[in-house]
Amino acid sequence: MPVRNAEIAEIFEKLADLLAIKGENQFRIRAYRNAARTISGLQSGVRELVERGEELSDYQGIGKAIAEKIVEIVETGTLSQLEELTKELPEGLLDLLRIPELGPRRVKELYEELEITNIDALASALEDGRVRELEGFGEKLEQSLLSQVKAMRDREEEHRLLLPAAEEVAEEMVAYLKKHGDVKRIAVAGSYRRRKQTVGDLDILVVAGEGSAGGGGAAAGGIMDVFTGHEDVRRVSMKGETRSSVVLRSGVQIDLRVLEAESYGSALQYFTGSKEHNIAVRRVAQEQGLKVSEYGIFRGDEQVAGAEEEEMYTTLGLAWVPPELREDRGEVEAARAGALPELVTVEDIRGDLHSHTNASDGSFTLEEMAEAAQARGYEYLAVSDHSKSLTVARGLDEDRLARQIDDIAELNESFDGFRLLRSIEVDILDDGRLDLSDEILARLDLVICSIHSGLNKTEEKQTERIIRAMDNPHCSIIGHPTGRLLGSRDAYPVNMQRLLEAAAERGVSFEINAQPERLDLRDEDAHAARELGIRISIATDAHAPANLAFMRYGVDQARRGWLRTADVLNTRPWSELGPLLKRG
DNA sequence: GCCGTTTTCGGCCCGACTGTTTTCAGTCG
Repeated sequence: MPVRNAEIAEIFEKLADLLAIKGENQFRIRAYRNAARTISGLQSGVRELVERGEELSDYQGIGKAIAEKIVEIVETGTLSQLEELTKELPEGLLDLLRIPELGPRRVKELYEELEITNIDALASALEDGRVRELEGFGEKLEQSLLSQVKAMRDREEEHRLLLPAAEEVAEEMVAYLKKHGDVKRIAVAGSYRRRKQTVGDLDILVVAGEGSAGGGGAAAGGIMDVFTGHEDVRRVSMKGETRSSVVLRSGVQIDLRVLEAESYGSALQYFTGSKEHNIAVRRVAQEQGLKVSEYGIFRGDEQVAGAEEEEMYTTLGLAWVPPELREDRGEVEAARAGALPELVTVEDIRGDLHSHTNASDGSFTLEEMAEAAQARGYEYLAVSDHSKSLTVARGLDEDRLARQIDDIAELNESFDGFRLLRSIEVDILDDGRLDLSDEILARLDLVICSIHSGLNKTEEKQTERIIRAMDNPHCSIIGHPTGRLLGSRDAYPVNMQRLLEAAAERGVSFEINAQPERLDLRDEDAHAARELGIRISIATDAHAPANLAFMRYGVDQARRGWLRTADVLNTRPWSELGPLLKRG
């Protein structure tokens, strides 16, 4: 049973959460959280490190005790300490912790006084008015929690996967099917292939080997048996000759379709979707007296295309449409007119314009981040730590930033063909002013302005606040412009059109934050920004070297937003980029 | 539980905000 870094980190996070509810020493709890962060930021697999006999306690935040626990996890797959703890405290309490405004103390109180161990029990206790009777709880909190619980349930109904999680499941299943079945062609279609920000379920398409061609007999049955026999399958909800559907232990649904070779392209086109895109494509076919289905393009009974996806488009007089564009947002018309955009690619990216170091809430030094950026072949990396009002992240004040500027200048002397950019992710204060003085901001290569507090404002106020920030001539880029956290927090309300117009007038750029749970700007907004001529920074907001790899998720979203190479700031060499970032 | 030119105990990030209080506890970032 493979143990991934993320899983080990999750065990320590769980441990920390449960100990917090128990009321354990907060510094011990923090030690577990620090270790979790170190582990998830590591470049190489902890399992391999253990197998190679490396000293885990050499890593920051991992000492003798935690190193031993890690070895235990790698060897047994679990941590006995956590097993013991979950006997004392129900795991459902961890779900309660995810609710905003419920921390360890309140969860403990709810559990001990009202025996509440899950969200359903909390909901009924709130409705019965039992919660407000508790010490420290009141009517306001009751009302607030009621709406939080409702919002949480709304989100749960979707239970969609973030792209990295979807990728992990998809790649593993594809590798497994290839290894154990007779697979000639295989692809993952659906919203996964369109690189949508979240994925509901996975659609895998397979052309099985020789035996299945024509009859669809033994080999097709064979691959289906292989599929439904995967060790992670919890439930087989459907099993037939050409289609099966399973639910994994993780709750992810996967559909497998077995195809004839002559229908592979048409099935790939059909199951990649979106539904709306397919309707638009079929309309084009209809005009030409052709019929499009998952089995091919037909003139009467004669199949005229279907084996390859590209011919599905060219036969209809359309250019092949990149999957990211298939949302019926004008791509079919553009494909017909030969006017599809030449989309930005990961290879076009020359640097990263948003990263953190251990000066604020990152985990690594300037040198380490610079080294990682160079290893990716970048020409530059912007060092944009938090500013002073974000105290939790040890945000930089003017003096500390000035020292960092000096450190960067000194480091830059030592690089060849690479530079660290002097930057900051400065907080937009409540009234729209920036958190640092104009004097220090003027010394930077670029300034990212972001909101981290005061999320509960009206749309009007929030919009004004951000426009006010853009009024500052030092503001180069608005960071994660909507503040959404996929699956856990909605975007704060803003009038995006007004923001974009204000940005266009002022020459301010917007960020596509490539963190998989952010992907913010959203794809549609990125498209709207492009229409107004606003340049976009695709940036990872990396807090560790490994996070620099998030870039491709940002590029995926940029492509969904129709962005071309020239629409993206960081496809430019520094000589061209520098002047675009300085407005003042 | 980790860490240490303050070497083996003592410190570890903390201010703003909110609601529930009547001086403060809990949560958030």
